[in-house]
Amino acid sequence: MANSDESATIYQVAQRAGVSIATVSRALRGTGPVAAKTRERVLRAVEELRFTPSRLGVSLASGRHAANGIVFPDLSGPYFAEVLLGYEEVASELGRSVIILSTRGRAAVPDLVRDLSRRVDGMVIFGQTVRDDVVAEIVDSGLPLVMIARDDVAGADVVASENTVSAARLASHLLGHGYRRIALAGGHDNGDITQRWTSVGQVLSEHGLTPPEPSPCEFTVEGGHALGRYLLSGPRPEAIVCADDQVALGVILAAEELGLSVPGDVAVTGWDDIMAARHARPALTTVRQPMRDLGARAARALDELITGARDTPRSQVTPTELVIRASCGTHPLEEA
Amino acid sequence: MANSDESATIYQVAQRAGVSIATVSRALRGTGPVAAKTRERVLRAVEELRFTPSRLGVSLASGRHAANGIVFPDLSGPYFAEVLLGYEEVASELGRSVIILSTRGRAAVPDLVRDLSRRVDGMVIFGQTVRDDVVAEIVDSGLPLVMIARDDVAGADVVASENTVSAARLASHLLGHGYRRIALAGGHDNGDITQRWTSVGQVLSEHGLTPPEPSPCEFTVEGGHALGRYLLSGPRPEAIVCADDQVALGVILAAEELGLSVPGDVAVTGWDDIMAARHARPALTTVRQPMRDLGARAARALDELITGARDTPRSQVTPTELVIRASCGTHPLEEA
DNA sequence: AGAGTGAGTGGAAGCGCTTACACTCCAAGA
DNA sequence: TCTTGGAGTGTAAGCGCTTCCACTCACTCT
Repeated sequence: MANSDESATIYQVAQRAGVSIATVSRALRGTGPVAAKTRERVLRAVEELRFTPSRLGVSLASGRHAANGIVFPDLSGPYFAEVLLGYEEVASELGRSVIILSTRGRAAVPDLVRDLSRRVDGMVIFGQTVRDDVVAEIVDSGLPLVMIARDDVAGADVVASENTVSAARLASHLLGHGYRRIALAGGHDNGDITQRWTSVGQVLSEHGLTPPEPSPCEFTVEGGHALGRYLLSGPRPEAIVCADDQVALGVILAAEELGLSVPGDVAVTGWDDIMAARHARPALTTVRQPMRDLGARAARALDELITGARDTPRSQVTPTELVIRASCGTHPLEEA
Repeated sequence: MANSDESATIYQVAQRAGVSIATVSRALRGTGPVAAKTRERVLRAVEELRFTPSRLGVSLASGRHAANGIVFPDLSGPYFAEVLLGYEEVASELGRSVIILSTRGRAAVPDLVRDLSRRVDGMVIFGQTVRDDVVAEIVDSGLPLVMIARDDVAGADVVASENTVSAARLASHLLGHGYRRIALAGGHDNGDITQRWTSVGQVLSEHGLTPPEPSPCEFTVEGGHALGRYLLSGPRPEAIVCADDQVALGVILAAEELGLSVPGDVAVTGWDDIMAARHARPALTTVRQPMRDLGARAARALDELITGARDTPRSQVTPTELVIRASCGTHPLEEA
């Protein structure tokens, strides 16, 4: 393989084919007429020189990056990975590369986001990863933007999965078990989690119970573990509703360490239905969220915004499903 | 916020500050001398116009993308997500964006990889995701390349985690339990997995046993589940060594369905030590792989190649650790 | 006082493409 | 035979930067 180290440019192709660069461009992109013979000469030259158009040249001239960004808080844990998976798949189908940015533990997030915004045609941001003023700045700059799992933002699309109904179902189910002292593991986030807590609180209120204050913790197994030890050491709740599955797994671990049985001594529920939920001991009652679908929808919504197929922001909510397993108790009473 | 929709260019800044674009560039990048007063005027203009340099302009002129690529087979499952996490973190520290490409289910992988190669300063490829000739093409083009978990490739760095020693330890441990009929779940991949099988086979041979032929399956919970049902229906092995934790979880699921106890009726081991391994029922004996570290190392190695700090390929292997949990049996005999 | 120095600045040439526009033919229509 | 018109092509103007080079001025050294 003849490797001139520096890859060929359109000028070299043009020279070799004995035509102008305009003709090369037209032949390659199919814009404008090119005689069959000429095209053939061009293609031969392209092949001989192993020419691939410089992405930068193309982008600068055409004004588009053919790339999308996605900003998430953290890639650890299955939730974000699954969303990303769905996102990348669709983006790739649409001919767009995906540039990722994780904000976890990063100091200069606004700058990183700004930087990202300069290299994409549009971006997706998970709720609560980027300050509101920075989000507003992005919207204001005219860059197509889709938010995932966040309250509506003026000027941006929102893709979220259903929280209120499923949270209410979950709460009702636990009440059906006869549990009354219910604790919430995981603090407010002004997004998904908050919606769930509000909904759970409402159901409890309707049943004459005082909605509990959620206990903050990191949304990881470790966070759940620490909080679990705390919650299970004081006056013990009958059920602990966790912000997500990882927290729930941590709580179960804590219960085990304290010699408590789940669900015998305390019921535990999660949210997301990650792989480990099914394999946990006991298997985790949780709410299944269509994670990949969320990412796929975000990618499509963004594409519409970028291509201009749509120019008014839209908010879409995908349904979720309550998955009853062993961790909330073995013999649930029938509920309304 | 005054939003002219199209963001400002360096020309507008220059005009507003009453200087040339060269001076603006120098003032902003700190290359070359600029009078304090001039700098101030430039910075004021930058602020007023909310100027951010166009990434494309910068890249085209400077000849660098300030972006890295990473190609993986699939983002589902914790392994790749964790590696990606470590990779992105370091890349971001080094001022490089990360462009991802998942090959799973994609038809035109070579084209996608080529396309990716035109938008980055260097890339990382997981072993066995891209055809050898395409890898060779990348190397030949002079693009810095780091392979993860793959046999050495001429001209590319390799970052891998230790397989042989840990696999031997694992095999010895199982023999110490007294198991003799050992099955291998997961087919060859000419990479990591193959190394493990070879090593296990060798240990078995040394003990006078015939190395078993590995049974192919998808490296997912479902794949393990299907294979598990098959393996456990015939003449039952005493232990099933799985290619990774997900496969092992599937096998355990299959055992459960068939009314078999793990490890009572059959021992099961995994590899990776993903989160679910610890929470599985029974907890999974496995080999911990430093997944994030793998990604971080790849990012650093790639950076060295890109900056030219190093120009000869290097191969590094990170250590792994055997993690004994319940799934291989409760009272292991002491081993050598 | 004249030469030398270096800080500070602008002009302009790229980087590798896309594309508007102008131009040349040549065949078909009047 | 003289328009037309469109197919086929080239010229050149960007796209938004970086950076080489040349140039202008104070100054400092002999």
